[in-house]
Amino acid sequence: MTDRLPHTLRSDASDNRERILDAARALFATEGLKAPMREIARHAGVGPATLYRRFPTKQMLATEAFTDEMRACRAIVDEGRAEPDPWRGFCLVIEKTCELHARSRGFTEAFMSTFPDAMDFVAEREYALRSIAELAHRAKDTGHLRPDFVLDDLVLMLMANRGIHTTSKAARVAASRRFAALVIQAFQASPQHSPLPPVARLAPAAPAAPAAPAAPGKIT
Amino acid sequence: MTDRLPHTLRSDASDNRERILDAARALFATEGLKAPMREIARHAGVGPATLYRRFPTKQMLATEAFTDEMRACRAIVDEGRAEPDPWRGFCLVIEKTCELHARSRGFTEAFMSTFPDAMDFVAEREYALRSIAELAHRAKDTGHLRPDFVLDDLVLMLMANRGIHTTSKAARVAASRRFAALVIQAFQASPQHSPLPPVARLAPAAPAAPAAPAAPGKIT
DNA sequence: ACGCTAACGGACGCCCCCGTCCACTTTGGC
DNA sequence: GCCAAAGTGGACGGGGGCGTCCGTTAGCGT
Repeated sequence: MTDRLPHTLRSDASDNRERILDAARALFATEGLKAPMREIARHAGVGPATLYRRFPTKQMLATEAFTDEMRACRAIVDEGRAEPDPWRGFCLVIEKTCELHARSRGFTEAFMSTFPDAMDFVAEREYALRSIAELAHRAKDTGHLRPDFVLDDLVLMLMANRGIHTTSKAARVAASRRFAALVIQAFQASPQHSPLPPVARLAPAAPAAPAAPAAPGKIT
Repeated sequence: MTDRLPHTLRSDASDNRERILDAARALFATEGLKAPMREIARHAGVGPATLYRRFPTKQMLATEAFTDEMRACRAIVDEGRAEPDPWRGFCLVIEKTCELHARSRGFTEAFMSTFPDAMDFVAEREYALRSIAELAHRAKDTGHLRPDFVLDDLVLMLMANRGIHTTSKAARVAASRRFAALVIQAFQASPQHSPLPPVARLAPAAPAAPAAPAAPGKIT
């Protein structure tokens, strides 16, 4: 007797499913969550209907696509909490989180945005925030984290980090790294300067070079 | 003899022009530069054709609409340079600039975005950046600004500041204020803590309160 | 080898935004 | 008051994304 409930996907189906997820990850990372469903389907080499049957809504697709990042996020905070020195753990969390978010524009949007319906991210984010709150409390006790630090400061930092856009992903990661270092400088109670990561070349050059002629730069 | 060149607008025309600019300022501030032209026209109580004849492209509209902000921006850096204490001037520039950008989402986009064609913002931004570079140089000489500060750090800060979104404009300004204070903490060479501005209520509350039921929170 | 059925993708209708054209209305000099 | 020209707004065609339907293909159990 065959399984009446097709909980197991057909071979081509699961194959397509994987390619869809790969395409979604790639496009979400570069274009953000606003990447058109059609584009994802095209990039995966499937028709729109296939995409929509597998993932009826963009939320579901994003949830599945960002499972890895979600796991990495949880791993980061757990690792930070496990660190013997709370302040060191706190810094690690900030650095790694910034880098993680810098690597995928879409993940940041999904992580920050509050989806009341069915998105698992909310619970995950709350867990992360609560964990960091506890870590921050311990870090304050050691006197390394400034006493007036508030958990919202970390949310502020995440929101700020998402504003960092550059041309290439590498540049964005580098910029985020330096940003994280600056933020840590701002958060520590007894301020002793540690060297900052190198600056990445940002989009608008400082001197009056009239920018690259490549980008048409439409305003839309 | 009447003026053959209608360099002077008819009364109703200039009236509409003002209303269009007001509407554009309001919508650009809340919705950002992506606000539909139709919406601006509707909000101004005119037809689309009127809007398009007065401002053939969104760039021209934005340029005109943000003249005040642009002037304010220049005033801020000039004021900062005039300050006797360079570090104090530097801090003033950061604080005021963050607040200015927090007040209008659209202005930030226009200011940061690099429009090769016809946008006056580029020159204005370059002037501001060069001025701040000089100010930063002096602030370094006094020993208040950390020596490894780079002008790109300021661009980084501006990009980060634009990532701060909240529900209300007041909350955004407050959040930006605190952010600016943190950034200044990170930038100063001999770190002595000054009290931070109060935290504003950010969008996602720290405890597990399941958010306001108001926003449907669509992902698109 | 066969056939049942899950799975596929092209095609459709919908809506929103864009930029332009044109017939009607208003202004302001005489 | 008159009337030419400046000004106006509704309407139009184009383009793109969205979510769904349906005739066809191909996996897989027998």
